[in-house]
Amino acid sequence: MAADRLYVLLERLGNLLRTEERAAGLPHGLQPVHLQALRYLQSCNRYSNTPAALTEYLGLTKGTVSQTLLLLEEKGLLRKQADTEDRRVIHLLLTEAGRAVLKQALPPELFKRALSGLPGDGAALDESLTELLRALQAANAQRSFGACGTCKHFQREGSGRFRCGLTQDPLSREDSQLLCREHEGITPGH
Amino acid sequence: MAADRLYVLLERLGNLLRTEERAAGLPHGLQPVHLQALRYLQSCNRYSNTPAALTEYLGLTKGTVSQTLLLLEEKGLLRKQADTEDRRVIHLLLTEAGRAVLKQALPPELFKRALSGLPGDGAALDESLTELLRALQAANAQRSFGACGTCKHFQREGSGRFRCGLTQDPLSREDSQLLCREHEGITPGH
DNA sequence: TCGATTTGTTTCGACTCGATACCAAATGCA
DNA sequence: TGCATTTGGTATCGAGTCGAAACAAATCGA
Repeated sequence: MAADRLYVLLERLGNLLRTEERAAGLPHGLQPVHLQALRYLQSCNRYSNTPAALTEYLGLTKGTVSQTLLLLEEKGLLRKQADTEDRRVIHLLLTEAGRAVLKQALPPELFKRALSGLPGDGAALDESLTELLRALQAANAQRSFGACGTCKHFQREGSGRFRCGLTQDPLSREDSQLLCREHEGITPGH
Repeated sequence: MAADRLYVLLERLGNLLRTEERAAGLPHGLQPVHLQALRYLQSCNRYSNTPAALTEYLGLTKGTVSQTLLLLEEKGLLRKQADTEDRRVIHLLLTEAGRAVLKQALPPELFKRALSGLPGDGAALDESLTELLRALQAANAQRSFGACGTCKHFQREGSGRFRCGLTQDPLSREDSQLLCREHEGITPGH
């Protein structure tokens, strides 16, 4: 059956990437999950840089993520900032050192080269995988963590000016490209 | 850049599958890596069901794999059989219980359903991922672990009769579909 | 025959991860 | 307002993964 083949393929690719991530993080004393956390924090928006959001993104328990963050903070790769509105909430901000580690470590050079051999630079692959991920997340009742600009709450207000229909906050063009934990895809045919 | 997007996609899919595997293995007290080992042993040929081959397949160290096998043996999911030729070598054979666990656990139902939403049942996806995996394995100097029948040592000898050009062993039609650690893809254009 | 290589095991320590309990702040509800 | 519930985050514990290193045994090769 095709499902079996695809499952094994994705699993093996996942393992390979993990192995490479392990190697990439080793010189900094970081595990794969640490690099993933850093990368998420680099590309998420200001509503989504909290331990709770990261927990959902990684699909781990909050206790586990709390430990991860402790380590990253000790290494000086991120700092915590209390929220001014909700005093339970903490925002996670990458330091310069954190950004530097990411820049150096990801994505691995090998991966880029392997990709260049694919037809169309992997555009079709991108599309299929995106769809597959979307379906799996929906089946698991998981959030999609898509880019702000592709959300159903995203509103255009003229040239280069946007707004989030959920929070009513104005959004810049840069904002619109960041990942959001409240992201909901636009349901086609509606 | 497209490489970044694809990298993140594959990583997230990998994480999702791991999470599902974790859940699937939980009732049996198995970790993701245990299920992966069982699945490999189910689909590899008689040259490749050894600890060393499994170690290469999983990309772990032999010490780690040895621990994994100890656990699987204790649970009665596989048994070890000494090789008659080389007394250092041990063959790993799934028990009925091992096969039963696999049948029940993989691939997850959710995955199959998500897949059914893809155009062409994911045939194009399959092709792209296969190529990507091949490129990555080549870049990492890793073995491909492809199906025997797609190997450059595979020889046809008439209707339903085959032979391995490396070992000179005769091969059945079933053999030709199993994964082999000596597998080498046919280089196109030669 | 003797060293080098290969196959597999054992042991150790660092680390992940889930489970559980816990605390504080916010929210819902009467 | 008052109190239970929910939410966000932390701390602690134990099971288990994983790599590194040391080790034993069989095989290979000069």
